[in-house]
Amino acid sequence: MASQPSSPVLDGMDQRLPLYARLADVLTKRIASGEWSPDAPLPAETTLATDYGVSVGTLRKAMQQLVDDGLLERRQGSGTYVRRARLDKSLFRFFRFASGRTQGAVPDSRILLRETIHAERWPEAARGLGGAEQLIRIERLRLWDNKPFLAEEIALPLSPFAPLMELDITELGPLLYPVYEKVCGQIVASAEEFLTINEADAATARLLNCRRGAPVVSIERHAFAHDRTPLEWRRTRGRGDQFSYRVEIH
Amino acid sequence: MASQPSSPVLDGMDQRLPLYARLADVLTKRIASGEWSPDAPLPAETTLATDYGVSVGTLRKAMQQLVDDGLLERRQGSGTYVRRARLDKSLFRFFRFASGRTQGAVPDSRILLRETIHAERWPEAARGLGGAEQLIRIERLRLWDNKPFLAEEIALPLSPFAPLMELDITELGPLLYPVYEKVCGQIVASAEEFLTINEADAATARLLNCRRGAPVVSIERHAFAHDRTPLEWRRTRGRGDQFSYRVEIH
DNA sequence: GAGTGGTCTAGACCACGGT
DNA sequence: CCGTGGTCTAGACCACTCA
Repeated sequence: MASQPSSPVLDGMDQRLPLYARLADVLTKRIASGEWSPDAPLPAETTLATDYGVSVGTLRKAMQQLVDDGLLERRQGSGTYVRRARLDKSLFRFFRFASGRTQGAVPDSRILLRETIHAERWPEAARGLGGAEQLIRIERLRLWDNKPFLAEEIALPLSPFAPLMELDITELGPLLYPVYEKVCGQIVASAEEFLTINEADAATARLLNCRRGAPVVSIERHAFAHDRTPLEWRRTRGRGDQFSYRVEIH
Repeated sequence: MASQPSSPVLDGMDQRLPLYARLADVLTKRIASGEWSPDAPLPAETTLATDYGVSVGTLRKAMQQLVDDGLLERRQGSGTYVRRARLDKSLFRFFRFASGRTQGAVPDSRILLRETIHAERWPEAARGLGGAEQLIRIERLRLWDNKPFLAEEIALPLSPFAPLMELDITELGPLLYPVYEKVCGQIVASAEEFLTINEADAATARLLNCRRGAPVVSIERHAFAHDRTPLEWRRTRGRGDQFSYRVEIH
């Protein structure tokens, strides 16, 4: 029937888009659906190419786009894998630490608070989470060499994250995203961060061990699942004198 | 004689690198040499491909890499062009402005100082410029709605930039890089920026119209020619309460 | 309409990873 | 050793720009 060899899925899409772009969209949706685990390879290039009735070259172009978008990882000789995000390390981009070695180390974490709260009582976070009614609120302090250097407030929608409230508090280590995945089945795939600069209020000054009015960097992060559902809202505050960021421009 | 169809230039390079990577290196050097102006297209794909004895596909892969690196721009139907950097706009990534419309507008600029100075008297800048002996020092204030919002110190090596000292000061408009190109023949191709946060000292507070000790962002920029020769050192200071930056993470 | 880059195909061969 | 992704080729056709 079809005059083209490509699959009905691709023919049904906007024909003005190139084949590889339509293919990339389809694959993005399949990845977002969780069909493939990060621990097992996707079907081989040649398999997928014949499945969709396109040449290997076209399939490769679609996949390369997903690699550039950070969705996939290709390992020669092994296969193509869904990429696990590494967002817990991202704060290292913004801060430097007095004691030399930053190598792979993760700051300690001390949980100060864990409670459920009505959205109305925390509208700022609720807005970022797309109107959940019940939130989990976590406050924690991150330490380096036993000195506090980052203060965090974290908001999660209660509905998929309720199991976190049952957990022993010691099980909430410094890296939360693997816990979200294991305990709640929620995978953080991407995030946006907004940086601003404020002056420390009394509470922040006490937490970060600086004077009131000292410069403080505030990083507001909105984290999303593969399908762009908001999963977590987070505000991290750090001392301005420990802030350092480098950009390359072309 | 040669057993391969590819050109001697490529065969003479490290054979462990893929052809397209060697080709990309060669093209990078030709671009850096200034052989092609941003105003005229490079030779066509097919021409370059036969010149180097590679297939069009391989040439395209090399060129795509240079596009990703920000060195080239491709325009369908027209040609491939050396890209002109747009670094003068980069400050807009970091600051927001009270008055709405940021569209394409450029802040005004008021030159406060222009002098030549010995490197020893400004070691910080001299270090960034790779040991020039004589520097040009420019201080200027950038204004938005007639209100000062950024204070800049700019250092240039005297040797290629001497013509700037002869220029009428009104010819140093808000955008310096086009002036560098026209008057001194120097093209800024890339830059690194380092952000830190300080508290305003008396002089900065006066310039930026804020109180002493208020948070101030300092952006130190090192700008380079295509061949990575340091061309300009620049420090821009702005009020912390006008700072705003957004990052996406994958 | 001539010339440019963009898409798509088909197939050969190579380099690497695991068994 | 087999299967994976990586490189490279050759050529057809399309979409766009510009004189």
